[in-house]
Amino acid sequence: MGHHTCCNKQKVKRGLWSPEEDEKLINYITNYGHACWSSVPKLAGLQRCGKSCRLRWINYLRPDLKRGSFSPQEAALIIELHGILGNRWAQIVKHLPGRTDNEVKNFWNSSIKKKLHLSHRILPDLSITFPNYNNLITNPNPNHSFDNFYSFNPNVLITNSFTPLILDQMNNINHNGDLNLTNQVMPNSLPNLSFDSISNDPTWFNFNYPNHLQHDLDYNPSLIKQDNSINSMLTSNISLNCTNGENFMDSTNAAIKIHQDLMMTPSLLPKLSEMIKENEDGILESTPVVSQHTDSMVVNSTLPCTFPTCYIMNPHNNVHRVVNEIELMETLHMSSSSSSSSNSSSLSALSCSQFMMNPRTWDS
DNA sequence: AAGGATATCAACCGCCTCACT
DNA sequence: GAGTGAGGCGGTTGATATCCT
Repeated sequence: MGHHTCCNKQKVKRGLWSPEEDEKLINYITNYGHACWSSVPKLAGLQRCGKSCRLRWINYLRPDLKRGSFSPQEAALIIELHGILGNRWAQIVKHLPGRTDNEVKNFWNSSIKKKLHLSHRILPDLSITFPNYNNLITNPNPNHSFDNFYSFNPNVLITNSFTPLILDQMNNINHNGDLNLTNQVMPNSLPNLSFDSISNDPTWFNFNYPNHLQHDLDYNPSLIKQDNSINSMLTSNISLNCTNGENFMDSTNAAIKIHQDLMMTPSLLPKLSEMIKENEDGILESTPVVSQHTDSMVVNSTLPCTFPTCYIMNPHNNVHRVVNEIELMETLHMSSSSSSSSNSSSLSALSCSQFMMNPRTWDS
């Protein structure tokens, strides 16, 4: 045990910084910068070691720090980046402007880690395999079915932030051409979408959050709105109402039912293109979706007005990226016309949360 | 209300890398 | 090439705040 060399030469103060010390450090750095941290304490009139000054400035006094608690979007990003980078906080924090590595590390250790641990106990196996992924991409075969492509864990939902990850993981393709993904790259903080087996109605799905998120969201639709993964599916208002006037919210399992119309299944793409229109400001807007199952409840929602990056699979099973709304609209129109000329499910937009792996959700 | 448990987070420690001599 | 010091990083600690019984 020993102190850093710079601290041995002088009598240095330890522990929490006083407001006076902060002021001295701010004044000095503002006026003179910090070319050499070891000389800062002496020049600034502080009885601290250079390392302590540096740490205080970087983690607390820097003017460009964001402060405040992490947003759900930031949390999701941290989880995702941690899945790729591990505990390399300095690398992770480069993607989080205004945050410090110490802050992210603390947040991870005090909050996310425990929650993910809990979630792992609930969802122990999120490892998935895309069968013949490589063959499908490199040797497109019209006979390949969507079912073949997505015949894995039906409770896994590809999210907007996750989809690029899959494409980045191409080197995980094994000698059989299968793409293997493990828990490491699975953002298991995100909700699972599953077929509603209770009502046996294929047009409804349960939106199940891992327990730790159920706790955070407190079953509150306005909070849910802030969640990045749902934001990408429903950027605007979510209101869930029963016809009897009560909010439809299953408090026991926090399952929120969201209508299938919000999923981009092949047969729904033409419908989507009809629903999305440009307003006078040139912004894409959608008309409210009203459930056809009005016997029990009405779901009013708004489809995304600004689309995240989409991944489009064409009739030859090639996947390509749609980077802007114009391309997406063109694609939707293509889909609309091809769908009217043939009744096959020729095109699917793999857009984030909209994409559902359960083969049962795909129209035959 | 009290006190124990748990969560949070600022700060420190030790190690590593790199530049300089 | 070896020694040294500074900066940077990740792990850990400990004081304080908050929660829970």
